[in-house]
Amino acid sequence: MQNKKENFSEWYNEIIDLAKLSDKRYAIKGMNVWLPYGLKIMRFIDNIIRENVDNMSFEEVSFPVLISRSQLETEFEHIKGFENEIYWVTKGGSEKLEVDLALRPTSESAMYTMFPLWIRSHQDLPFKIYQIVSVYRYETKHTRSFIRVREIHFFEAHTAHTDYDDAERQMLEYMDIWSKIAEKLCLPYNIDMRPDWDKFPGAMYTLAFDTLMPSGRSLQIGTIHQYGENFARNYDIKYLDINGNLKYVNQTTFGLSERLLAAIIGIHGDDTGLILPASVAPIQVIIVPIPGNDFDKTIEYSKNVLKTLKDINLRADIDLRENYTPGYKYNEWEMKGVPLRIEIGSKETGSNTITIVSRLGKNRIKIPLKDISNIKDMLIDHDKKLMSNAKSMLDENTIFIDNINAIPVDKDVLIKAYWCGSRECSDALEQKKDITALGTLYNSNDSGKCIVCGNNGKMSIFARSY
RNA sequence: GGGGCUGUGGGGUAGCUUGGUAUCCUACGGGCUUUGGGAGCCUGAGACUCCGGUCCAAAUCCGGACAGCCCCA
Repeated sequence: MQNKKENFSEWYNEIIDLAKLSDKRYAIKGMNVWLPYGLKIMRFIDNIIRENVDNMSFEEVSFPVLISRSQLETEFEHIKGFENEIYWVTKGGSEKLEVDLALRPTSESAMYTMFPLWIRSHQDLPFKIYQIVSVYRYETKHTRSFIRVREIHFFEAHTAHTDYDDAERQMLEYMDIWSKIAEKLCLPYNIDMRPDWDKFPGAMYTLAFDTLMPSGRSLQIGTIHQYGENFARNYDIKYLDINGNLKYVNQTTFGLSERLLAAIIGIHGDDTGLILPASVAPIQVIIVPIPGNDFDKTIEYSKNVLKTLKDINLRADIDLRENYTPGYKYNEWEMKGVPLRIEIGSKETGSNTITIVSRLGKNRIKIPLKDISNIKDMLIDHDKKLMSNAKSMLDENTIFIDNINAIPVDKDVLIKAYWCGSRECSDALEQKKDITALGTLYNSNDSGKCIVCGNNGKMSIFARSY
């Protein structure tokens, strides 16, 4: 297959095809078919998200996909931010609709027409819901599987609070939830305070979780937004406080998408295929029986191993296909990113052992059958290694510079530099090389002279991004 | 937002310049022999993105649409 280091783009396209994650031959630009294996991985990602927000008292809902034009017709900047990428439904059968209907590009305008009906008093707050649905955006730019698509597999959490401080607490909770999700997916990231001109339309501010693809380009894989009263004032979402006064709620949102899968593919994979974290691998352990003398015994032995693995709650499977050689199966399961493979032949059945091969490293180790439960720890180790490899990749490709001429020209990396926050200085960097301000680093109090104008600046991050 | 390249069986391709019979590899179906790192032989099925134009004749030339990819902002 393509070389990941030398040609990331082609490698990325090819691996999606070979591992059968998605089929982009569907006739509409930016709308691809989720294949069974890709969909399974995405479902595991979704469930990790669900588990973590459910733990923090969010409740799952599902809103209609259509939003009437009247819900969208307001002078509010949120609507203006999306108007050029909305798909409109204008006919029902052959009849022209009286009121056009939009496919949701995100669900604020759908949900917030219902919030006033549900939120009456401070006793209803905080109000915390989420949904995992498709949203639609008419992308005119170059689409890319899982990275920029027109039908987006979208997680969106929405909250409403009594006051700004409580909404701020929610932002912190989001960061905590996100850190747990990212840990599970073995994805390192920076938290960037987006510049004003790049925040979510209608938000007071936006914090983005940005990671780095091996191409050197950054990928936004999550965002959280502080809305303050901005949406409440436009959608008239009010409650009675403890003193009987009518007040606007303060709101926040948290968004994730199949870009999480894009990051897993891009960051962890190698030139033999996908490498999945055990947390999302549809098959964590694949057993390949090796034909030979007394194959019946090998099969029976293998099936017992499979049962043992399932009994300790591992996602295990056995490859019993005939007419495929073991070598073919090794390559196929490596392409699919299965963390561990067990090989069982007459050598193993004769010595009460199993041979284990890790997707990372690929060296064979033989362990006694009675130690089979060690595999659980091996899977934990697998994920730890993935995370530490990914962190190294991020660190190695992040460079601090204090001179605008120090921007590497031969390759793309994350650039850390002090920045005053002005559009002019950001544009100056963009002209120097095609990098834009992702924002100021949220976790840094570091300050110094802006790399462009020399005024006071904060530690910030710049990159070419997807 | 601007520019460029490409579209041929499921995937990868040859053919296109100079219009006439579509090549090879891989994957797929059937059969037999195999199987510790992508097995072999026999056999079978399968394609010129779409719409229009030029022409006796279009995969090939021209225009447009759709789709994919790359570069620049």
